[in-house]
Amino acid sequence: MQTEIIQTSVPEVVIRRLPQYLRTLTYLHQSGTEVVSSQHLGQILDATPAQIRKDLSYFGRFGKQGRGYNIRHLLERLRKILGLEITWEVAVSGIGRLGRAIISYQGFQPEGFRVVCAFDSDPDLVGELAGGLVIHDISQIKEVLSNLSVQIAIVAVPAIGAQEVIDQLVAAGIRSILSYAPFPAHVPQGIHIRSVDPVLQLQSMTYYLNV
Amino acid sequence: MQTEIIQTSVPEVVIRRLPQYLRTLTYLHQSGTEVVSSQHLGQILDATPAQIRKDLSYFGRFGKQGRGYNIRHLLERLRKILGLEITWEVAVSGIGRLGRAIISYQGFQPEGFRVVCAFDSDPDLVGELAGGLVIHDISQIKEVLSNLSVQIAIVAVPAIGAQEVIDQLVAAGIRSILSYAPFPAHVPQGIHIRSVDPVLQLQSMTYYLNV
DNA sequence: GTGATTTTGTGATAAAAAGCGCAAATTCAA
DNA sequence: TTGAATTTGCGCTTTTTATCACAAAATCAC
Repeated sequence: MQTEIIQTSVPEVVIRRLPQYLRTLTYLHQSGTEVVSSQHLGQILDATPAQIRKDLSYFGRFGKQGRGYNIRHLLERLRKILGLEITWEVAVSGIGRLGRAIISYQGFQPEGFRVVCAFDSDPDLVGELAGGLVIHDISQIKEVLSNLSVQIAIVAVPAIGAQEVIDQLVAAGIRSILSYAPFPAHVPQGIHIRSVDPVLQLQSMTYYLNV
Repeated sequence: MQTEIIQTSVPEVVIRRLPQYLRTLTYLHQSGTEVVSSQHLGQILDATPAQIRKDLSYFGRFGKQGRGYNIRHLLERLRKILGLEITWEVAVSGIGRLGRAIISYQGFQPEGFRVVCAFDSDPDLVGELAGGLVIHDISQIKEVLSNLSVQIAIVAVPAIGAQEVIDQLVAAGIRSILSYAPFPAHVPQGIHIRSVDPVLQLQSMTYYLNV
């Protein structure tokens, strides 16, 4: 009989919750709290204490019985786990209204992301400035990125051209994509993509208003 | 022995997928396709055919064996199920950079949502115009909404004041909230809330870049 | 018309995720 | 110091979600 190889990777749902824990812990830390229990964290995040404990236990034993979690220590560990000890450089593709808003948004920097280059396919925009960045032609992406260490891209182009842009990004070495385009993109195995889609969110709530 | 009352409501995960089906069907319809199989739909949406069939089967038998789903018909049914036969009126609270972008965004209207009023707490903004709408004081929300049939609100205020704004919205009769504020909001039982949070999305992807 | 092919809808099964409950460790109050 | 109260980590159970697999219906090729 062959030895069974158990490849226990951490479930993706768990990974998706970690940034929420990180944010709440950051807030607690800023407000001077030093220790927090899974119970308290659960109240803030509307989750059961058991879920929080189990999620964290995938990565180690960070708590202390009868006390809870040391916030400073847990913050450190979570940042390390999530790869947020460094600042990630990000490319933005699609420099329309939305793309410009993303470049100018001040909320990415403090959370570990810095927009360092901009792309568009409109020849009228190429060469112009947007939020202090020169807009490059999307067809030049490979050349432009080859000098940089950018692994993350934000896509803010209309649905119609989005798949092509995503293909170009992936071909240029991008490994994670945040898409604002309202369509279901395809990426090769191993490339990660998430989308920001307020319309879908709204449309899933009207179901409950419907009664 | 008491008869067991089985309250089989449709799982929320299913409801959240319906708008994606709707969008893809709309796209197929526009490109002239009349019929689609669960297999084909699954390829586009990166889902298994079985999942799509089971999801739809919660609401009826819309398909035809050997053929698939009539797109026009299924679109009609899904719009009805999701409550998207009417246009929903929406309030936007927080008229900063983001709030203005939301008011001006042309992507809500065609999907069933129209922004009809704007609120802020900054006295300097109250009375001004934003995207053609007069900005009202958030403290006046109850009075302003009492003349309208607004059940949905979009929150675009900073995290710090967001919970208070949400409480006011709920008190004024809002039943569904789309929050852009980066913090975990609390709402009473029966009120629905979803959030748009690009930072959390990015932070959950860096985990996979980390290796 | 006939046999091969396609595709649905669904009961049954499997897989994944959430939650329970408790021993063990720690803290706290007096 | 002692006993009550907290709180973790985790094995086990329950619940939820996803997938399989197949009869039945419809279509298609010729």
